Amino acid sequence: MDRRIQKTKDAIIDAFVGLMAEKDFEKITINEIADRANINRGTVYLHYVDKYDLLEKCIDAHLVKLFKNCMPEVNTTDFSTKASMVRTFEYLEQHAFFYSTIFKNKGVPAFRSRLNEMAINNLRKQIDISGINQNMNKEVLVQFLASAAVGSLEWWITNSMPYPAKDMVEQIWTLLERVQLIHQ
Amino acid sequence: MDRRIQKTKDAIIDAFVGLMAEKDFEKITINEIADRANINRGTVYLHYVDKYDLLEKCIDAHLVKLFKNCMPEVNTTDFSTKASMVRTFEYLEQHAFFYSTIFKNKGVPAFRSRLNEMAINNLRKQIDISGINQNMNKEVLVQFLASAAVGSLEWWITNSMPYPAKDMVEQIWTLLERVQLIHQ
DNA sequence: TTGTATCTGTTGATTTATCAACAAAAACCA
DNA sequence: TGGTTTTTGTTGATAAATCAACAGATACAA
Repeated sequence: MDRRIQKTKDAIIDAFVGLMAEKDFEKITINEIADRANINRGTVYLHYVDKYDLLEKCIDAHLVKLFKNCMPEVNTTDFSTKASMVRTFEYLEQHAFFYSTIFKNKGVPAFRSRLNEMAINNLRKQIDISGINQNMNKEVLVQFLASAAVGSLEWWITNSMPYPAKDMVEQIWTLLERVQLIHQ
Repeated sequence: MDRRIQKTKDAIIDAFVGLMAEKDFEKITINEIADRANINRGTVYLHYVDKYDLLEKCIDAHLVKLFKNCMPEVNTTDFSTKASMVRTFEYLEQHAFFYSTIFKNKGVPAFRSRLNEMAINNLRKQIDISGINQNMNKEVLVQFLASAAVGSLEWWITNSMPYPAKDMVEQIWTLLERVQLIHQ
């Protein structure tokens, strides 16, 4: 991709997220975004239909990166799964500004459901290949895990990450063991 | 000016100064500059003939800004002149990275003489309008002051600005008073 | 309500940056 | 030394960003 495109998109996303940290999504205008990104207003329309499209693509791009990090390695063992969980939480720590901004911003209720949706899709694949808990209802298992994970994440992020990533993983891992959803 | 030009030049200058902090000017290549600036190598040649031209224009741009800050207000009084001196040193503090980099970099001996040259030109104008020391040989006065100022600056900058801007101005001001070059 | 200002989305002409390819020069190193 | 790699400076075709101008929509205050 032409590097100008990436630079422009980066500038737009940065400006957009920065504005979301300061005011409600609905109050943000394309003018403000272009001003802060230091690009021509028309350039925004070369990449996004409107601010709703921008929000959607912004969320998508971040979630894709998140789940790329979240993915355990191939030939997964329990240890590597736990390690990938730590990586995920540490990734969230590194991108705390974005995630806490978008979680806290009124006017973006869509984010939680989008995250939940992606978690569900990912869990379906994971459970298919992991081969454990074959005796349980798959859909119940997926919904249970996704809700637990997303809920915990939301609490951790909106409360300014009160515990380090590793501590969070230890807690959640213990819970997963108790519920016998992973090998003990 | 088209904002793309300014962005590109900023990226080039930033990359260039950053590299000068790490290695001698002569060891720096256009390839490196373009890589770090994240622009196409050919784009450098749209703005600069070669790295020597880049160095020259880089120095020029910074010195023009410096002396714009250094200039005392119109309708100058002794107090405002002192205030402008403080402003100048504080400006240097804010741009410490550039000035210490370019002063310390082997391969850029030109900087000191360029600074001296600009100081001389500025002092000539200043002394014409200030109306003091009319009894002294103007050229001697100019050379004396320029050498003292540039020498003090170079020492202060290459020694990592050991004193705050205000203290430096106090010291230099006292010396200027002793030499009776300003109103007492 | 009416008038004013701001924001929006789009257009077309223009400028700038990109990329790939090239030959020549310089640097390197075995 | 001779051969290889890197750097340099230039080119032309193409893509992206800019700017100014426009009309319509919203917001907002008198």
